[in-house]
Amino acid sequence: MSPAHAKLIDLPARRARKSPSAEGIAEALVTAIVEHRLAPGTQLKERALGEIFGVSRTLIREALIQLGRMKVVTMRQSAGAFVATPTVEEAHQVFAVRRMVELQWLREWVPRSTPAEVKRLRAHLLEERDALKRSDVARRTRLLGDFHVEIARISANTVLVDLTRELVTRSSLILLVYQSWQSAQHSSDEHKDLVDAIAARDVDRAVAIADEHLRH
Amino acid sequence: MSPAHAKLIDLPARRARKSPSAEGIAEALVTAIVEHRLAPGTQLKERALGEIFGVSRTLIREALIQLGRMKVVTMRQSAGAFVATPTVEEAHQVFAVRRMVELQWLREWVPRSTPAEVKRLRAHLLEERDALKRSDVARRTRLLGDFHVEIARISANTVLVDLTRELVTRSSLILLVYQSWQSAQHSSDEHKDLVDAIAARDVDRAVAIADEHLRH
DNA sequence: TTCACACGTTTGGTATACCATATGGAGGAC
DNA sequence: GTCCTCCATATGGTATACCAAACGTGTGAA
Repeated sequence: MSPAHAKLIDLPARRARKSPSAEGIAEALVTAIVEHRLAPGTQLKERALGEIFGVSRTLIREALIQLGRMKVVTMRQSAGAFVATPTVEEAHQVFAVRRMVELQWLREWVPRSTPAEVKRLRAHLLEERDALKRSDVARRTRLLGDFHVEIARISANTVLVDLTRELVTRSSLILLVYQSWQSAQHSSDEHKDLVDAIAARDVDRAVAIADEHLRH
Repeated sequence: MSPAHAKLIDLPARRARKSPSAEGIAEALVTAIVEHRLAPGTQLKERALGEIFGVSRTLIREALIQLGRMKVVTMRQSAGAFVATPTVEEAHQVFAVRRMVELQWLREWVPRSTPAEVKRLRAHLLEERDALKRSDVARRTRLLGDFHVEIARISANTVLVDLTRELVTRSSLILLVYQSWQSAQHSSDEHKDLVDAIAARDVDRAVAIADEHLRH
C-alpha cells in the first residue's frame, strides 16, 4: 500500500464519489482487486485507505469486514487485512460449487429459454468482443465474469444472483493468480458456444460446455 | 429490545464469554434468532446490545454488519438493524438455491458414500431424536438445520459447507415465520428416510426425498 | 376536543482518541 | 563482525465522543 497505490484506487473511488458509503468503498476495492490493480497479498492499511477515500478508518473498517466475509480479503489476527491469495484447494472448491449451482440452473432454465433472454446474452457477448478487441483489460475481466451473473439474473432469483456474483468475484481473483491472460479470448469463445447451445435449447450440450468451461 | 430481552440473549452470550469478539457476538445473535428468542422484526439496538454483551457499540456494529450481509438482519437506512422478516418470495428463492446445491451434491456423493459417513449421519439422527423426545426446542431447531450442514461437511469443501450453513440459517428463520412447529417430528422422519436411501446408495430415491423435503 | 408544531430524547452514523501489539532498526555486548 | 536485545514507531483493535436525523410527547391554538 505505497502512495503509488493511491491513484490506482482513486479512479473508481471518484467514480462512486457520491457520499462514499462503506458499500461504495467495498465495491471500489473489489473492482480494484478484480481488475488487478491491487495484487494478492497486498496489505490494506486502514489509515492509508481512509486518506485515499477521504473518510475515517471506521468506514474503511466496515468495508474491509464485508470483504473479509466475501473472502476477497483475508483478515489476519492483529495484523490487518490483505488481498486474498486463494490456494489451489480453495480454487477447486469454488469451482466445484459453481459447477453445482450453475449447471443445475442451466438444466432448469435452458429447456424453457426464450429468444428475448438469448438476445440479452448475445448483447453481452458483443460487449465482451468489443473489450477484447480494444484490449481493455479491466472491462474485459469484468465482462467475462458478468456473463455468468447475467445468466443467473434470468432466474429473477436474488439469492442465486448474489451467490453467483460472489463466486464469480472469487473466481476472478483465482484466475488472476493461476491462469495466464491469453485465455480471455478462449473464455469468450466458450461463452459464445454456450449461448448457441442455449438458443438451440440443447440442454446436454449447454451443460457440457459450461462444465468444461468451469473445469478451466 | 426491552430489558426483558436481555436475559434471552444473556445465556448464549455467557456461554461464549471468552473475550467476546464480533464473530462471537454475531454467532450468539444468530443462535438467539434461530432459536426464536428474538422475534423477526425486533429492532437490534446497538447501545442495548452493547450493555448486554459488555462491549462497546463498535463490536456490536461489526456483528450487525456481518449479520446484515448474511441477510439474517435487515439494515434500514438511518433506522438501524432489525431481525429479518423474510418474504414468501425470498423463501422460495432460498429453497430453490438450496435444492440446486444440495441435490447436486447428493448426486455426486451418494454413489460413493461410505459406511463411516452414513454412521456419522445416523449419530446425528439420534441426537435429533433425543432433542425431539425431550422437547428441547432450541437444540432441536439447531440440530434439524445442522443435519444438512453435516451432509455438506462430508464434501470437505469449505465453500460448500459455509454456503450450506448460511442458507440453512436463512431457512430456519423462514420456517419460524411460515411453518407450524409440529412439523419438526416430520422433518426428522424425512431425515431418517434420506439417510436410509443414502446407505442403500439409491441416488434417485435420496434425491427425490431431499427434493420433497426442501419443497416443504 | 382535536390537530399541529416544536422541543426533547433516543438512536444510528461517523470521526477520533486511546491502547496493545507487532515490527524493524539501532546499538551494545560477546 | 555478528547476534541479541530494547526501544521507537506503525498499525490494528476497541471505546468513546460528537453529530444528525427520526420519533414521541406535550402543550397551545383553533
